[in-house]
Amino acid sequence: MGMSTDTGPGTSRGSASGTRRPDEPATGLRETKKRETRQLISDHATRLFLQQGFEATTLAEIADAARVAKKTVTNYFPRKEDMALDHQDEFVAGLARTVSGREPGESPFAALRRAFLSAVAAQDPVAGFAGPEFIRMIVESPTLSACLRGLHDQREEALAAALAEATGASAGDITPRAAAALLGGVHRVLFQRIQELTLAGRANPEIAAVLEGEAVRAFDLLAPALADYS
Amino acid sequence: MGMSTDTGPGTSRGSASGTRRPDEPATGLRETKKRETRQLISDHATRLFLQQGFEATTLAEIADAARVAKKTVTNYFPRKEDMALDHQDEFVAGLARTVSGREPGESPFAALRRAFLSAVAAQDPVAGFAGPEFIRMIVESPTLSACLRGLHDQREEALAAALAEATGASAGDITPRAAAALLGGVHRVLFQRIQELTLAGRANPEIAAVLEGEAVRAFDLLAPALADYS
DNA sequence: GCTAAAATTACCTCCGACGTAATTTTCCCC
DNA sequence: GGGGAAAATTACGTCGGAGGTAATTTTAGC
Repeated sequence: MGMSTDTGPGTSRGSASGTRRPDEPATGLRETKKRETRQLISDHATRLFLQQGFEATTLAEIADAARVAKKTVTNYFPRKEDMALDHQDEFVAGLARTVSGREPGESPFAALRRAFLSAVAAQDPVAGFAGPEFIRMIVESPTLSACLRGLHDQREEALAAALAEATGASAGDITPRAAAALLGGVHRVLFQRIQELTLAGRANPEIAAVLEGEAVRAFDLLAPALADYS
Repeated sequence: MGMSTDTGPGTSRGSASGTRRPDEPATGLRETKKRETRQLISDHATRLFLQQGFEATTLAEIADAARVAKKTVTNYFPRKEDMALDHQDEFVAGLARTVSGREPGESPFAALRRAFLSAVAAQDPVAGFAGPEFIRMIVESPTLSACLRGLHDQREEALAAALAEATGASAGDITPRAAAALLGGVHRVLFQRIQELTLAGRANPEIAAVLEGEAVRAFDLLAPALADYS
């Protein structure tokens, strides 16, 4: 998950001749090497984390493995956690984007249910699918577990904003936030369930089969409350 | 919130003659001084946290203020956060206890709604009522915010266990966990709402009045899903 | 090429977390 | 009420992550 926000040390270009729009692909040599360095560090970090655990791996080890200075590591990744959890932005924005981009006439509830079921069918990492070692790395590290909780929280917050916009709720209305907590909560419980089954040694197709049924039950539980919410 | 679990360094008694049951009030001089030292540290820590912020306060400052060694501080409070968030156990166990101890014939949903409304009426700190400085201390500290998220998570987990026991759900059933996420989510959103209004400068009675209405709306939203769940 | 900006680097401090051994305080039993 | 055991407190040390600074190297644009 995540991290599309941070592109590394110093994203701005020279101020004298601003010929480049900030959202261009950035095809210069400097940007290329920046991406390479970032990927190099991330790869070595991930490998070490999976091999010997997140907490047991030090920044110095990562820097040595990637053959860069320790400071370069912390320049690209201000926090150690950012090297382990990738695609954070995608994860956080996912539910909100599902609501914002839903078919006309479709309720947020229906859109989110459909999105989760197809994510399960596709064994999408954003839904919780990952290798057992990766999940073990997270659950065995208090730091990473706390970070993941924070991501679930941000995701719910973004969903609340999308729901408020979709339903035209007034500023102080608590309903979008409550609805986001309910919908986000179901997604989170199912996410955790996928991780739990992965840790239990089940293979992804089997997990997808189990989750399909459990997801239907969980969303059915919530349906009487939110099916008509829009 | 919390911290009833950790009574300080070394709770066990002499092994030669175990004449005392471990759950006795512990009225000896040693236990008294232990409680006093613990309270002394906690008081100075809380004062410093509120004065200059959580992150800006160091363990050395706290130790100096309490006139004890730095190691004594970390003996009583393994993590810095534990000095700031009190009554953790009470907070975590609250919802589960409400379900376990509900009136016969009352649904978990009704019991939890009733409990929250009376907590609001009583301006209970466990529901989110606290001084603005205390709440500011939390929201301005990433460490404390993450810790509070973790407490909400533990609370939901305990609630899921209580719901599974109350409804006699089978071991692998996802329903209690989903229901706990929904009920815990509503409680959490309302908790955050109380904090938000407190930060906005509203007085507690005014907050209680606002929350009463919002809580009814939030629980009403959830009612069609869970009113009959038991 | 030359110049300015950005990236990388080698040090640095600070603080929380943790461990260990020595010292003092308290307790229990004789 | 004194002696020995246990526990609490203490001083001291290490380690790792976070963060800052100035110097050096690399790249981009003229």
